[in-house]
Amino acid sequence: MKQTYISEISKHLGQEITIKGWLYNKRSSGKLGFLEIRDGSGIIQGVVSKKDVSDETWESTEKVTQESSVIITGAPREHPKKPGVYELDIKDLRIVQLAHEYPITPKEHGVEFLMDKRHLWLRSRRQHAILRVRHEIIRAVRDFFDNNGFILCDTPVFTPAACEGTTTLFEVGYFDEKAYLTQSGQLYNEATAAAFGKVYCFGPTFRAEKSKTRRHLTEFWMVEPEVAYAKLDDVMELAENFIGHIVSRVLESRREELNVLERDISKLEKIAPPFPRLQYDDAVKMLQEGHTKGALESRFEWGGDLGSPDETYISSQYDKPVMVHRYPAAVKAFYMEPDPERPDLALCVDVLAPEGYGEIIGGGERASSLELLLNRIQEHGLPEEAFDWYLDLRKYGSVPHAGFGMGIERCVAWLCGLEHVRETIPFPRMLYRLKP
RNA sequence: UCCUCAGUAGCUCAAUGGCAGAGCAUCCGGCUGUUAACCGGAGGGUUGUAGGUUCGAGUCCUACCUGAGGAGCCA
Repeated sequence: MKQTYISEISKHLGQEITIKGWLYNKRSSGKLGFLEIRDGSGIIQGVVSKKDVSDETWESTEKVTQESSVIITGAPREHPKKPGVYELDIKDLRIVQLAHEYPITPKEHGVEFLMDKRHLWLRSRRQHAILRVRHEIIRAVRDFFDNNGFILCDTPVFTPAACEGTTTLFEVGYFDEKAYLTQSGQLYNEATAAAFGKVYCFGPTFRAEKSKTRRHLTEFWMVEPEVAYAKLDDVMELAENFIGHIVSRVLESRREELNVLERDISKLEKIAPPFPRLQYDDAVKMLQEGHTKGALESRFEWGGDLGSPDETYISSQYDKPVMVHRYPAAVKAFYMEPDPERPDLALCVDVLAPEGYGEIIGGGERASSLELLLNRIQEHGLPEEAFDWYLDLRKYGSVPHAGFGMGIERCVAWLCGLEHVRETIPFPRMLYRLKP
């Protein structure tokens, strides 16, 4: 019999249908059984009464175990006590495979155990909600760029040399030479932007940093737009419209999932452009005031990069993402364009998400002068020969250009209101975790 | 790399230096509207590893292992 998905159940009320899925949980009351069935599209409670089914079917419903694969025939109808909720009157149940004792019980579990069983944990309601939001965010990301004249130009995962120092890169054997897993598609984006004008790349990114916090993965997904002839202000406007689009799409299409996650939706409803802009100089003042008030332990001095507690403090002053721009050039990457009015500052921007979710976007205007880049490469002790192709971009029609990168997992964690990014990707890769 | 915390049944946890326990899961029995269902019964242990203190260590001490949170670094 043709399979009906639980998400489509309301179109089949009163009809006999077949659901192919798994037993999520089971309760019984003597000769009346309640079987929660999931099929990937949703979960529905099946009701089976001994007097209404064959002995074989009743026996099957009694012995079926949690997460056994099952094919069920029955008729959906409204829940007697809950309007808008559907139930299935079970007429027949066939066990495809009787599951062994399932390790994830309906009681609570610790993180370590659940991470070890990640391949099974993905079957839970909560993980479904998170990964559906992730899916929606990714769709919104693609739609935003695709509908705004950007060309998807993906960049390589294997790269020949370190761009920002080898310590943060995973080294792999590449036949007879060494290669590194990409930590950013940006340098390649600059080449494709010079070819196509407006481009983006979207793929996995690898960082070998020994970071062990709720915001870090060693493998994560990053989307990076790059726009030829764009200035810092253009890219800040792009970033706020981009985030605004993502948030409104999630609110529009994934409200049910946010409710499963008990997300405070009112906080997300405030996220609409324009976002506050805060120059680094003013951020320093804000942090120093925060220290005077006793909200921050140490006094922040001009010249340093913002630490996590600093970012959290700044973002707590706003109910929207805040765009901190024009950091000291010394704490930023070699390819940043200096501010012509203040050459000690870089034309860069970090977008800090609200509620302490930290930096979700980093970007800025790229240096367009060949001489400047050559000097910077020397100052940073980087191998010039590795950048010959990159320097070509400054020899052949160099233009001002800018872009940014957004970490998908941090965005998912923020919109879902999660404690940790590890639940935002199906199989997280972290320091000390490579399995499953 | 550094700081803090934790490790006891398959899972989540309890046990003043003095008989190693409960709930869930599993198995057996009961229950016709359950919702992490409930009620009764049963089985289930090298207390992370190695050493030490003590009449006696899950508990105190030392080292190590594993994990979690944070710092630095970052998206």
